[in-house]
Amino acid sequence: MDRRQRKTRDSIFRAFIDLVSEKDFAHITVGEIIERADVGRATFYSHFETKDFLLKELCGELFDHIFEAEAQEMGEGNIFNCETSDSAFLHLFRHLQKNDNNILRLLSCSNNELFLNYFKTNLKRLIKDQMEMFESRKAQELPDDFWIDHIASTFAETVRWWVSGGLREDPETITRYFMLTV
Amino acid sequence: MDRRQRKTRDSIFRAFIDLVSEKDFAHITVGEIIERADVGRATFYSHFETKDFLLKELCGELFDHIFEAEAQEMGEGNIFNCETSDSAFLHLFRHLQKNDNNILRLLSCSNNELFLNYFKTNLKRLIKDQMEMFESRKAQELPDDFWIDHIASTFAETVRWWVSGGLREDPETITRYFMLTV
DNA sequence: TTTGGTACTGAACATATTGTTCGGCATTAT
DNA sequence: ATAATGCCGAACAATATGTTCAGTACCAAA
Repeated sequence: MDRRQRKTRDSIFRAFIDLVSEKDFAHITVGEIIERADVGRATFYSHFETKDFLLKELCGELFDHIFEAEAQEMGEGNIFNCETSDSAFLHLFRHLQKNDNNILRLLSCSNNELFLNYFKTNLKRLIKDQMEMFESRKAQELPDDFWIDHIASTFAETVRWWVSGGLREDPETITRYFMLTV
Repeated sequence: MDRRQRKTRDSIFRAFIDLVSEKDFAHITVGEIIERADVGRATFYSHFETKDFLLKELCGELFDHIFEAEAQEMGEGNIFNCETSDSAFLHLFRHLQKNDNNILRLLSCSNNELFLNYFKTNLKRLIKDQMEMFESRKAQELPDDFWIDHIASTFAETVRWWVSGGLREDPETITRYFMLTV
């Protein structure tokens, strides 16, 4: 990809992350984004159809990155493929704590539902592939899709709680909290 | 309150509920609302400062109504004050199923996070007042605020799952699902 | 290094949306 | 009956959106 394209795209993303951690997504204007990113109006629209698409693509890049990094750390196969059943979640919490790409700023801002929703979507896909990991007495009495949704929701909400409290707990503790709930 | 005021306010609410179940909140314009409500532009702005305030006030009225009705049905005191620990939730599910004020249209539309968030806020307040009802082995190992947040989130997410699936389960079943998770 | 293609600029543009103002009219409460 | 209040509707400035285009800077590949 042309270096110019990469640079504008990045500076738009950066400006957007800046803004979204300051104010509500709905009240951010394209004008503010391009001013802070220091790119022309036409340039913005040549990269992103609308503000909504910008959000969508940012989420895509961020979560792809997290889940891919996760897969690499865990070796080949899927991210849940490891000795103890909770370590995949522990790794995710650790990865979040490292705050790659300022993802914590997005997850702790007033628009966190936006991002946690994307997060949840990714999680559900992974959990569905690994259902046998979450079998339990409770799970057998509940419909599969309810159970999957519940696990993903609980993880996302745990993340929300964690970051909104300023990440006071270490990844091990928050993993324990999470595992106690499911 | 002046009957005229009541009528305009109601027709604005009705139009808004209509629209929000058709399209994204962010893409609804004041122009569309007043056209469908059949009121003047100035009238809208004399009632609601902005579109956001309209949403806020609608949520306030709806959830006040639900939780007040709940309190009345359950007799004096709080809504959890009854023989079996799950009956408060059962009542809430039943109340939702009755679909007063088209609340289901709001909870099942693409903007459901918006409304479920208000719902969750109300729930947390109630749960906090009734913590002794949710004591358990798990609860003792977890921080109070984490546990409260978890219960409220799980309830809200259960509602989301239920309505997005078309309310196929009856209130008793969905209550059982919910109680199994917490 | 030249060359051809691609991306960015900056400004102008039409269109859409927001939020306000006002005089005139209809409805209300008393 | 009357005084007050709410609504209408049209016009308004201010802001935001999304597009267009000619000119300029940059890049990759020969």
